[in-house]
Amino acid sequence: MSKIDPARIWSLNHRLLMAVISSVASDITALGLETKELFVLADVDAHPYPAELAASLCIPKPSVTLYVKRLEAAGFLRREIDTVDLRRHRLQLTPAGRKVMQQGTSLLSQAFGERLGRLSATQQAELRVLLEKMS
Amino acid sequence: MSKIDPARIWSLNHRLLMAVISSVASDITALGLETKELFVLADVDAHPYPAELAASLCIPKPSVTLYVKRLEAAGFLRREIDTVDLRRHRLQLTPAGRKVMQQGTSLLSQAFGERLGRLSATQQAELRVLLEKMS
DNA sequence: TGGAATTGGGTTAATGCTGAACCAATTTCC
DNA sequence: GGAAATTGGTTCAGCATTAACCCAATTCCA
Repeated sequence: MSKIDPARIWSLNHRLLMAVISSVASDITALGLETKELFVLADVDAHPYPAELAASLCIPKPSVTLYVKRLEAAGFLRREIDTVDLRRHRLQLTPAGRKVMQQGTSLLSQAFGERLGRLSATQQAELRVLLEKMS
Repeated sequence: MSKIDPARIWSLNHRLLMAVISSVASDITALGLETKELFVLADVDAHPYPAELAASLCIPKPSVTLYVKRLEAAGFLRREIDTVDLRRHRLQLTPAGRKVMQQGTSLLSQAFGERLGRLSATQQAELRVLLEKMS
């Protein structure tokens, strides 16, 4: 076995993710959604405030502002001032937003699942454990 | 164990890579290199032609043109017309380019290695096998 | 208290990236 | 051979992203 090279593993991984995302990009935009916007939608439940989203997704704040604005205009997101902290804007998926988010993640699941399918169920579970350990 | 959700694994993975890359971004730019340019440099040995680079890295062709132009201007890359096919531009790292590429990937290795370090050597090898199987 | 420091979010000017269209070399196939 | 199709690479206009700066609400601490 060759020596473990982190950069090599990283690169392998990066290439994999890029290939998957670019293979579904056109299908996602067909939903009326940009891929980056899908990431935001998919993370709103876990991180309902723009600042949290920016940190969680490694996206600059102005970008989040922009995406949220577009998602709200499209009717996928609602935004209300937090009652406790008047600076904060609590975000919430609308039913339409939840639906399109599920469709989008389903596309991603399908494309990535194609690759995942090359692994046994045990290996898939193992992969998840390894990734969680590193997160 | 919960049912395996490919989108969840993908997202976990994506978040991990983004976190790593953004943690080293400033160190990489300190080398006089943008992160995207580092990816190009690191892939030139394996894919010495711009069209190949674009396909391999999932980057549009005009972007590759731009990155290559900058890398050449910085003295990290040499470009010569292929003798067999006059359309092709064969790329080659200069010694300075190789050095900075190694420094860059070393930064990446270090940052990613920090996460990898949470896994045993066996698990690291396993991860690599899984990723290669999916690539 | 009340001023300084911090945090959440927005705006804008400037930069970065890429889709569309292009040219030139090569290959295909009649 | 030579017209048509394909491929490698570039240019440029236009859109997407972000760095720098701003304000308002909150927190901290004397």
